[in-house]
Amino acid sequence: MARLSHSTVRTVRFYEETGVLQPAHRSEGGHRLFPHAELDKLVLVTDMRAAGLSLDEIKAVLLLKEGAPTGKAASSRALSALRQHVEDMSSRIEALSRLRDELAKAAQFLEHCGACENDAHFPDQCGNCRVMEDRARVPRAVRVLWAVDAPAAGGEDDQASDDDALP
Amino acid sequence: MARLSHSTVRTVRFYEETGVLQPAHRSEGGHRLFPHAELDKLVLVTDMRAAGLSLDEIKAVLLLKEGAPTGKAASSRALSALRQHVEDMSSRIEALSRLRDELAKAAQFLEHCGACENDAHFPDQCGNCRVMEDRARVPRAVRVLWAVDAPAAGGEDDQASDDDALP
DNA sequence: TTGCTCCTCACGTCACGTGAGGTGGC
DNA sequence: TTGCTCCTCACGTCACGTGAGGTGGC
Repeated sequence: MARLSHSTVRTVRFYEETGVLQPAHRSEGGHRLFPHAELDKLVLVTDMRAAGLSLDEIKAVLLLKEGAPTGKAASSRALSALRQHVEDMSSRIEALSRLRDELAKAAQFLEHCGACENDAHFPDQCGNCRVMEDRARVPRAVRVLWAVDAPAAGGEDDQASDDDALP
Repeated sequence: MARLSHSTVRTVRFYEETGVLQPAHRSEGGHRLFPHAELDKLVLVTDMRAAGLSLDEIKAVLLLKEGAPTGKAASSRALSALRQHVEDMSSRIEALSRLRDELAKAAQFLEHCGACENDAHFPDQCGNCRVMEDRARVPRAVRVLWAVDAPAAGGEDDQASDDDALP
């Protein structure tokens, strides 16, 4: 079960304890034996966990058919719940894509630094480099990773401009 | 800080404790005050957490510039690390998209059940419905959620066909 | 008989959440 | 002065991971 679902033995046991998987039958020696259908379920659960759903949400999905009086009622409940999850996942995909693109742009931007010979500026004065000149074109990730907005510590009136502000 | 980053006060404090954010200056009354640059960092960290990176991975990203002897060296290290993350995130996006599509197909498939009048089959015999006849066309999620492969419990030789198999 | 895998406690970990009881600052 | 927000412990939670010590099954 564990291998076939790309999860771990501990996870399988945990899912059985918490009721995600049906309590397995046991062999003479105490080994758990699961029906084939439970493997399909386990793989689906593993995928949903990887997608960021909590076990409670997943349990709710697995119980969508339960408790409804008719097939009609069950399917309509399941349908709207599934569509809600599809929407949520689409937002997550969008957010992930935005971050990925930002990191890709950051990497691309840092190519400018591949030819850097400006070792006087390097550790602390990168913010004063001509590469970082046009602040609006520096990706956020580069501003953060390269500490471009860190106090420059080079002027004369430095003391006064050290503006903490956010509680 | 918390509001502007869509995180919580507890999270901000936790990130300061664990060194993700610089130890803040304190006001007279003990309130934390952060430089503006830390907000950019916090937002980036929040986004990366939401993307599934661990705090250790995130700390590593934040320290990519550190410890390198020259700007050249730092940028090349940062570049390859960032590109690795971009690749990882692309795989995660693909996996998420696959699951989303599967759930969307499952919802679409369950529309067939919106007109179900077969209340004799409903709770336990959906697997015998003509809708589920062509087993290969039933999406995995529907097989699992509708318990289509569950023991039919209707034949005569049921006892023997209850084949547990997976340890 | 040797190896690998499974078993059951039971404590650890990661990233915060959640009160309890008290203070700051507009 | 009233409200809202911040503070520090300190314990709780979620989804498992990780030994310790022992057994099953090919």
